[in-house]
Amino acid sequence: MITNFNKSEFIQKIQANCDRINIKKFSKGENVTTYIENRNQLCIVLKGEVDLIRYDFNGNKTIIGHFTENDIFGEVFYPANTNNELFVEAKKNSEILFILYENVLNRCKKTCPFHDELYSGMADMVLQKVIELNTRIELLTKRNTRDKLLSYFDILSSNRLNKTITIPFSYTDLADYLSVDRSAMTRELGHLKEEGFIRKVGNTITLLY
Amino acid sequence: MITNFNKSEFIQKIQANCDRINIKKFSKGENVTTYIENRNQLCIVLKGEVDLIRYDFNGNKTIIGHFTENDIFGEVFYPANTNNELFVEAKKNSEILFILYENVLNRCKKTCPFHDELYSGMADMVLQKVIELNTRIELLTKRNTRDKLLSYFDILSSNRLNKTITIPFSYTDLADYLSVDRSAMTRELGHLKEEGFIRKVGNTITLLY
DNA sequence: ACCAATCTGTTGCAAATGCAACAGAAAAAA
DNA sequence: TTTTTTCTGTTGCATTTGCAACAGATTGGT
Repeated sequence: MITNFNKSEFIQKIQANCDRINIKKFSKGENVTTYIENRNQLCIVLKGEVDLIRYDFNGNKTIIGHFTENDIFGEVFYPANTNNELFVEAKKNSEILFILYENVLNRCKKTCPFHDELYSGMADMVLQKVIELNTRIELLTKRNTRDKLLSYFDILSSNRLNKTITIPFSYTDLADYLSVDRSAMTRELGHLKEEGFIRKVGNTITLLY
Repeated sequence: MITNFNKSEFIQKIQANCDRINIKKFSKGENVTTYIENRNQLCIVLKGEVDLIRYDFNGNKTIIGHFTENDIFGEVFYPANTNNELFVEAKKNSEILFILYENVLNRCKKTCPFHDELYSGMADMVLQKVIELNTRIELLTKRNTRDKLLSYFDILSSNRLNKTITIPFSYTDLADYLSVDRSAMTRELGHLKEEGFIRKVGNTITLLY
């Protein structure tokens, strides 16, 4: 990040200082989308995990985004005219903070002392989101399943500063996230193992290179 | 967009009101990257077209982004640790505006009357960038070449409100943009033509559905 | 503890894609 | 204008991927 912005600290401050927010709880498997009244809402995951999902006309599922604690998402980030319906599904029991984008743009009370901080913190979060999205684009532009897997492992590994990583998905979902066929992906994981690139135990992968 | 934000108007205002900006001209084919002194710079295309390009270790080229008039780009938007080198190349004679992200965050003079507008305009531009990136992600998550082409055409078509579109790329570059093999893409374009989905004359495509 | 649902690994086969190579068209440079 | 370079369309072939189906493992619910 550009600034030494502390996301989780900022999110706590919002909860303490802003009275325009709304917090809702969702059970595992619940569809979050139906509770989003307004496109112009920013949503922040306080606890749990949610996936942003698209089903195309063939019934293919794609995990457009996977959000965990302190991640931000929302329809604000998507073109209004999209012909695909997007769903947000809680993968675990989750707690989501909602705030209208208008409330970030416009000061609620003339005197609200927190507003400047809210505004610039949100700007930082959106910039961080841009970086995430570009990372995802780098992943998706990889030409084949092998390169997607290796890039994905690299990203996780460099985030956690560890050659051994735990995949935060089921393999079924990982395939949907990388936008490849699950069986083909399993096959490719097998090849990577045989060729000595990785060690694989359950959903724990160790990079051997 | 959320607000009725006018991007080109805003960009003109920056040029008229902010003295912290820097404008440079680039000739077709020139590498813009080498002129970017600072990662923390926002770059806006005033005139012309530039591509953001990655070459992987196999020499495969990917067009990560294609930017035209009023588009914003910059290394600020990319993770600092990326092991791929990114290049920005002018595809036409171009004019680029540079502004340090610090100058957006921090008021230059205590009294600068333009600063609030600069800040909120930039926030709008970054939000718009998020939408663009999500659109691109939707494209890249399509499972096969046909769906990528059709989605790409759809996006162009709905942007221009016209069933007939002109591709702003050479076909070679379009393949790099969609992250597919060029010859396979040409083949697929042929099928789409045969099957009556599109009409194709040069780089003009008409959607027939 | 049981049953149901989901996930995982696997395989054969069909289809799609990538790769390499080439010739003519088009565009850029000289 | 001529020459050189890049772009486009095409094809054969090897490889990768997707699809369908299945059995065993794992997980979740009751």
